[in-house]
Amino acid sequence: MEEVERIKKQKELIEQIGREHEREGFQPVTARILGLLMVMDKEEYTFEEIVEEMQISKSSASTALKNLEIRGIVEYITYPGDRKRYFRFVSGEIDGLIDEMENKLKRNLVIINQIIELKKDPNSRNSNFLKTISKGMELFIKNLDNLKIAYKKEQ
Amino acid sequence: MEEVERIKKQKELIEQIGREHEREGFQPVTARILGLLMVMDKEEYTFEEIVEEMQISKSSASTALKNLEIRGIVEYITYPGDRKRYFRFVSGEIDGLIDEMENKLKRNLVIINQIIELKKDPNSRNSNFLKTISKGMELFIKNLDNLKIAYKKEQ
DNA sequence: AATTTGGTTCGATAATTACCGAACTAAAAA
DNA sequence: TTTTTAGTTCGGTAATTATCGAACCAAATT
Repeated sequence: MEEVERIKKQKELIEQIGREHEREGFQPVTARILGLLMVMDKEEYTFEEIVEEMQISKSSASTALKNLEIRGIVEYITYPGDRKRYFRFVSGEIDGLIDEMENKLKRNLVIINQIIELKKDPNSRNSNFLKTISKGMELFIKNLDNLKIAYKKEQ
Repeated sequence: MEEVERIKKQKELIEQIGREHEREGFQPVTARILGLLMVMDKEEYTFEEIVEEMQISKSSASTALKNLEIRGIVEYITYPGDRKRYFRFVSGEIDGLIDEMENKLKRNLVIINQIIELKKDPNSRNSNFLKTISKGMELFIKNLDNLKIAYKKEQ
């Protein structure tokens, strides 16, 4: 693939990642900055470079990056004798991703169990269905730990 | 628990489910209707009852219910000699939930593989990290099928 | 000590989205 | 055949959210 073509496709991917992450509750600019830091060959961008590249205001960049940092998705490093922050995509352990999924599942499980507890008729249609869902989710969550171990072996 | 207290808690849960589902891209009204159909003891609501209960316009109810239906989360049934639609929470197979998760994972996997393919340096920091993520996700997706089988046994 | 660099914070505005009301429709009932 | 019921569709408005610009700050440089 030609260089120009490749870079064009990378930009398209940024947009796609952007849309995907908007659906997870990120704001447009934030989602696209994340895409930038994931797909481009340059993997460390300064604040100014991000502002420049994305054509956004400093304030937007500031809040977006703060959000990404708080969520543990992006981090910055500094180099001695250089006051700039170099932002990059956090490449932590895969465990982190599983934990995230596990937490979300657990949150939902709590809600489902609450619904069940508050039902007047414990054998109503929804009660019964929610009970099987609840059991299923518990089983699932247990298996996530096994998966973590399986990953480690694989590597 | 007293009846009044119980119902109060159910209403709170509707709100909570509402917020949780807004983060999945549902609009507020839609998310709360879903909550209503999940938590209340009355598990079949007519269009009019939903309008009444949620204090919303008929048009909002109409679009919200259509959305929930299209997504396969809510369905309606009719009774002979009664023109009204009775809406209720779909209580399908648990497989559906797993499939949903699987599809989302697969979509993300495609994107990640595209990022990797478009990298100039296949051994850059992000390239390497994304490769391990990609492998991990593949393993995960494979395991989902085993989980489906495990559920069936459990029951 | 004044200026520049590398940002942050906050109020205002632009853009988007959610929701409503009015007009409409198809089927059933009167 | 008219009216009522059970909704749907669509254009406009209200509410929300995203982004911006201006003012600001702390540390480094001149």
